[in-house]
Amino acid sequence: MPDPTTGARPTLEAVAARAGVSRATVSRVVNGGAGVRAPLADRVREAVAELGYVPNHAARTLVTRRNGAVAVIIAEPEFRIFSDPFFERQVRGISRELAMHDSQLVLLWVEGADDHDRIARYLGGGHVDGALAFSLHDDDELPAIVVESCVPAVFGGRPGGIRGRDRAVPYVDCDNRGGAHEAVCHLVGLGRTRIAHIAGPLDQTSALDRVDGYREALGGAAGPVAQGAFTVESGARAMAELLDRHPDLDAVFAANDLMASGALRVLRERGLRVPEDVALVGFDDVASVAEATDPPLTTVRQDIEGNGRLMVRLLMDVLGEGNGARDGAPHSVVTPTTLVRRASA
Amino acid sequence: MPDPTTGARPTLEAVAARAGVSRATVSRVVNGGAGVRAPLADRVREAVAELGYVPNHAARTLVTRRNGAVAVIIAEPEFRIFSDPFFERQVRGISRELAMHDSQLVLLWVEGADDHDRIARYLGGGHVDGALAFSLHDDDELPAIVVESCVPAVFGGRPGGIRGRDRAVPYVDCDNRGGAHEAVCHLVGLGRTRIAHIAGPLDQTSALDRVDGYREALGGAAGPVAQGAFTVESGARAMAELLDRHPDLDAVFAANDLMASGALRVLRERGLRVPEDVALVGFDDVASVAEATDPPLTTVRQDIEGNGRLMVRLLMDVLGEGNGARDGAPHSVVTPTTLVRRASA
DNA sequence: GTGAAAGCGCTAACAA
DNA sequence: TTGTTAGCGCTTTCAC
Repeated sequence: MPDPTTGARPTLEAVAARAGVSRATVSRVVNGGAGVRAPLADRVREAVAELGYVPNHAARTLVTRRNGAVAVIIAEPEFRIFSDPFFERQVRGISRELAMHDSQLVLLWVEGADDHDRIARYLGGGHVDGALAFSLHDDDELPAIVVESCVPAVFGGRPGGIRGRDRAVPYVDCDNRGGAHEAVCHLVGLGRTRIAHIAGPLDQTSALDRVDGYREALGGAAGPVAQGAFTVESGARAMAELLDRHPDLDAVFAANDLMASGALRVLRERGLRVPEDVALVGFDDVASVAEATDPPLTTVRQDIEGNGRLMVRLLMDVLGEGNGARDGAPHSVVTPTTLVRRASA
Repeated sequence: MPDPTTGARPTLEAVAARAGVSRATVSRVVNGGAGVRAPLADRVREAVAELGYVPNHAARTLVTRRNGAVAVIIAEPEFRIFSDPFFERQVRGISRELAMHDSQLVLLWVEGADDHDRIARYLGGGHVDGALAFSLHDDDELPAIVVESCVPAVFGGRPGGIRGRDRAVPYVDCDNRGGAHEAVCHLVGLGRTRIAHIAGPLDQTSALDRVDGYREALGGAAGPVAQGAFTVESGARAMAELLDRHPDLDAVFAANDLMASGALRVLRERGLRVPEDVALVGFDDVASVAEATDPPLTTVRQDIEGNGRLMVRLLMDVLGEGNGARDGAPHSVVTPTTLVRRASA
């Protein structure tokens, strides 16, 4: 409890005085109490409670060099994408795992290049123990900034191009290529022969990898590809475009569920039945989207929240070991995907 | 630049040595350089640049008792509402204003009552200079927790019930009652006589105040009220319900734009023309919604981003003056609304 | 097992 | 104008 008039909080010293012990002993008790005899420890805990003592964070950080805080860096376009359940789920995973490690999530919201300086200063200033960043766009400078700050960092999604110093940065990503491959193979297995692809923005590695998986599965027989923007509307537009150019399509693999749902709408508007006339597969398996459509989407599931948690664990690994020089190169993780069969394919 | 092998960052001391001055002088230069002769200051700045010196935040906080960080507390249900452009805009305003005050936004995401302890500890631990919180639900314990932490705080939206110690907490809110009043008066001025209201969730003060404004404007002549949940779907449902019960409605005031757009859809489905048969007014003036409908919505505008910025300024006021005992009771601000006329009424 | 003492890196009086 | 000197509140050897 802070003194109501001065706002001053009790210090370790005050607790020590009250409990009749030294500051060191109080410190030990506050930090777990190892090596302090029970009766003494109890007396200290009592004093702590009576005084409403709460350790001063800055003082602790000053000596331990640990902050108990991790920055999550989200650039404007992605932040807007919070309406895409994808990001919300990933951040939720991060938030939960961080809480388990007694770390605070500090959200850094980057609105534009103007903010880069501020971010660099913040990261460099030792406010946080590490950083988690999402790198979606190829031409994004953020990854470079983060890497240069020398703060341990883990990326969500394979970074496009850490220009200049492209020493490996650890990242967590799902197996985009493999997932896409499986989705398309599933369509092939269904006897479909004219399989189109609605791709995401091709400056994002996830979209690129999914196109690769699609092409790989089809080999020379790969069909038309239209580019969308991972949104419902863009999926609808891409679908319309594909149908105009190739009215005889019998299957579509969309690079995410949002675009698949847009595509679905257009297919029905054109009087095409799903899956009878055109089979449709999405990606992500975001429940609120994939299960809500009619028919529900067959889609490639990735464990989004799990990937968020994994980012935190990787970071904690680096923090745990690496005092100074990191020996083992930081390792990235590519998580598996699974095909979830519903009614659309 | 941290030492690449030890990870150690240069200290003030190192800079002082290199520049051949005292630590105090370096400190002065780093903090604005007032009262240091130019040549000396330049030498210091040079040393700072050469060494890549960045001040240690913890050390600075320890002595200044300022963190340069403000917590923004968002509870789960509201966070999900990021898909509602409303929240995004308000947080953006906060983020920008905070940046202007060289403060960091620390996002605290509360998922449930389990997190209350963690939040209380965080707030109590002196990690942040102040807190901004959104209090939407009447039965939310968050306001009480924030108030008890003794950290200066400003709320977004009039808090429902700070139970127990309900000494005034400062908040920023738009004039919900007045805005609603004006909207309804506008409908009356249009000659409408059977004016219904689609309310928001009645455990939120904003929704309550808007109902009040509606009733006040209509006096004894107030029409039917259906309750929604500030979402498009709930607006559609409420509209359907109202039309079933009162097919002769000639106007509707919806408590936000999202619900108005849902209502609009139902009106058209039932073959009613807007505004000819039924005039429609919304609330908030979220551009992506109000301007996108057909016809575009007449609505009550509030400066959402501005309110976010205002929250920060109020907080900074409190932080600036109040070293210890706050004298003047913290003041709340109710911002004006304006009616924006478009085609729907 | 417990206490004494030495800092962590910085700012802010106070002297010079 | 510049330097000297105390701490800020905490952890952590190191003696006891």
